[in-house]
Amino acid sequence: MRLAELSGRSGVPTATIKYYLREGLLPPGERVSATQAEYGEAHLRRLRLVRALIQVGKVPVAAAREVLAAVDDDSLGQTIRLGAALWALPQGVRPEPDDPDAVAAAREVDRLLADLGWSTSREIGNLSPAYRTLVAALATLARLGYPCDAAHLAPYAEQMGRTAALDLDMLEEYPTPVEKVEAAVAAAVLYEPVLLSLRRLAQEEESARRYGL
Amino acid sequence: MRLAELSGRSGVPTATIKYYLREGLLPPGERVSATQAEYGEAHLRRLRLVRALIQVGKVPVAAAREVLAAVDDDSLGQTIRLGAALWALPQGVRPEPDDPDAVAAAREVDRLLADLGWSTSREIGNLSPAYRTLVAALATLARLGYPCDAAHLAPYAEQMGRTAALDLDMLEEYPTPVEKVEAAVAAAVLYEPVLLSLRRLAQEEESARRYGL
DNA sequence: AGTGATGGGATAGTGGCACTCTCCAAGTCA
DNA sequence: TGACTTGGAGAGTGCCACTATCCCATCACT
Repeated sequence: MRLAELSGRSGVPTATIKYYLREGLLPPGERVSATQAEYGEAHLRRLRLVRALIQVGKVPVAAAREVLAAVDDDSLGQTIRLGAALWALPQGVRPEPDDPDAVAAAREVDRLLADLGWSTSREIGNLSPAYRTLVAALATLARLGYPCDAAHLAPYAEQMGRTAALDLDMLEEYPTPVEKVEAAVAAAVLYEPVLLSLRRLAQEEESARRYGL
Repeated sequence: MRLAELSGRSGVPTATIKYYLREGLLPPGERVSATQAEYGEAHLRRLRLVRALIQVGKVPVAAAREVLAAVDDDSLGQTIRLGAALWALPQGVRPEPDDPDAVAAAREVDRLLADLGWSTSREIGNLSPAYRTLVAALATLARLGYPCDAAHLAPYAEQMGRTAALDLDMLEEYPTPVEKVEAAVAAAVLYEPVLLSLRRLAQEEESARRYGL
């Protein structure tokens, strides 16, 4: 498959594919002569993943490159590889370390994790982007006048725990490591809009049920 | 309070506040002379909401203006006002109407809503941004080779239904209409990173529990 | 062999967006 | 009075994801 056909089959303009090649988001095709390269189904698949990351997931190009590097890195163990791919995904805003709201939020998060018995998160949590994003979001909420304590978050966290179990059940259906990691990335990025849409639909439904149209 | 103090108390540069004033995200201060204006606590509060929308929620300025207009519009009924505010929030990518993947995804979503008995969503769903976002996300997943049928989505939807119930319970604590709408906007925008962070933490926890570190 | 089309590489340019800089006239405070 | 501040307005900045252009080796076809 030549670049033009790759473009035709994926719907991505050739100029954009060249850009992705330059940025290292897409591995170069197999050189068949000095000025021509051949692309395969793997390129098409990867290209669609790139598009999903960038357009649906709004992942910046630089972060997408890191994610894909982790996906491709055979030298990593499966867990590390998956973690590396997910940790490279951007996560909202970073908190300022010495912001008092952030300190209070961090304490509340720690208490929440302790209450839930999520020991893993307590050990490695401070390194996880998800932990920091959570702290930053809670600090912002507090600053806006919507304080959230651990007790208030606990039911949400328990529900997300059940969701995570569903996520991992689904991952187990994919046999090979690469497929698992790719599926994990797709799930992390593409299931987020799905979940959030479902939440909004559920809110509309519940609101109509309680208060009528 | 003068502009400089508003800036100092909010941490937002004066130039940026001027920009928000120009863009209509912040109502003008009370003119105290030809070249001076007085700002109150309401301005500070609104400014923080604007920042939260734009920085945490990544809401484009134009969309934020619409959201805030709905929040301020006393002439709307409460339900409509809340809906207007939430519907103005951006929701990922729009699907192309005649994309076969999107058509199939829409059918699957309709079946899901029917299975769940979410009649409201089925009636007004096609208009709701959440509905269209869901269809677009599912179409993208299908194109990537991760098809999701209604049966697969149902448990997620049920969990989001419980989450929505929690959301609305929380909203009921706010007595006045304006507070309710503001809280709803804050919840829609700021709880999303909270939920997603909790999901990632839960995934890490569950993964460690199943497979070890 | 000749010739127009195509493919791939490199570079510079575009457009959108969220600010941010600069200037100015009109006020304020010591 | 004179230095400083304030609010308004327009132009400029920086970032980022593309995209348009150019070049020329190679390919397909005659």
